[in-house]
Amino acid sequence: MRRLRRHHWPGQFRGCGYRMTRPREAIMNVLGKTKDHLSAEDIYQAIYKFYPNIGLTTVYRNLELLVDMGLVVKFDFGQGKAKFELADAYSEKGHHHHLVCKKCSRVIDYSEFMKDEVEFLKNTEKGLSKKYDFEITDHIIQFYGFCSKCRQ
Amino acid sequence: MRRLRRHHWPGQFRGCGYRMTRPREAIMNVLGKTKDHLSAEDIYQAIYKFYPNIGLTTVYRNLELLVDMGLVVKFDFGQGKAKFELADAYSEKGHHHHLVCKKCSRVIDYSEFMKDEVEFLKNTEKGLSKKYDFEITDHIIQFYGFCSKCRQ
DNA sequence: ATATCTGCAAAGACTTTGCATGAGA
DNA sequence: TCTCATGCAAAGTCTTTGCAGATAT
Repeated sequence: MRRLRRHHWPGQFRGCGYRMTRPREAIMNVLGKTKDHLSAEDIYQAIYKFYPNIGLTTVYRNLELLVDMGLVVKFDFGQGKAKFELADAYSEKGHHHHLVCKKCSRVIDYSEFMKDEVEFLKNTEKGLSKKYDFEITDHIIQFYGFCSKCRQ
Repeated sequence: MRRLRRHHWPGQFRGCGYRMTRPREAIMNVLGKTKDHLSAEDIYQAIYKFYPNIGLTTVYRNLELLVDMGLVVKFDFGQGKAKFELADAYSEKGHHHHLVCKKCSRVIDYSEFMKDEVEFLKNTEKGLSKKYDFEITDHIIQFYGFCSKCRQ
């Protein structure tokens, strides 16, 4: 397993005219340290432990900003609330997708079997962008089903 | 282009111990007649025109039931509200995926380029279900980007 | 210095729940 | 007839907005 050099994010802010603030740093750090898929509330709770002045509103506002900046990715796993992860380039996880259990809502990350995916995406994106004159920037691939525990 | 014989849904209800009611029929008909991706409110509005007694609650409750029964599929395109479509087997559209414009939120259906997809899915699903002991029942593939109008 | 950012409170949007009435089979 | 289904009203969740005070550069 190769150790990847992940991108450094603090510089991204100044370059865009944004400021580096404690809430922003805290959000990035919380997302960088977890393996889970956190909701805005989860992130708020985690920050609250070491920075009780944090406001949930600030978390929401900055998550939106971070998603726009491409540092963070927003997911919907059908649970009625958005979940967030660091973008591939800033995460230890690297490129991966999700397996979502329809019963217990557990989300499993996987990063295997990417060779077929790369091939599929290359051809499909090329065909689609040409046929529909659509500039594809990213994609979501999610599998749904039942995890081992929920099938017993 | 081959004309597919789509499944017939009215029988599905009685078989499951559910009743065929006017709201349920109306929802299926509205979804069957549109090419768009409708929200619960959209469906409510459409039914309201010919059946003003309809309640939004009833639409929500039945959409949930129809999704559980597999007649309808629920999507999230990042607009803060769920969108619904007839399941492949009950729809004129057949199997397809979505291209979502991040600017205007337009959703384009496509059903081309499925050969690569089938190959990719076959291999990936097999590998994943074995490695993670996970029973895959369905998947979502969505491409995001910018449509022709929004790039001008 | 000053434009950006924050936190609180309030509002907004979508969806779910409780309950008495109504309607399929 | 006898459950199941409906519609209204109210409540619940997640998320966004307004604004005065605080903060980064």
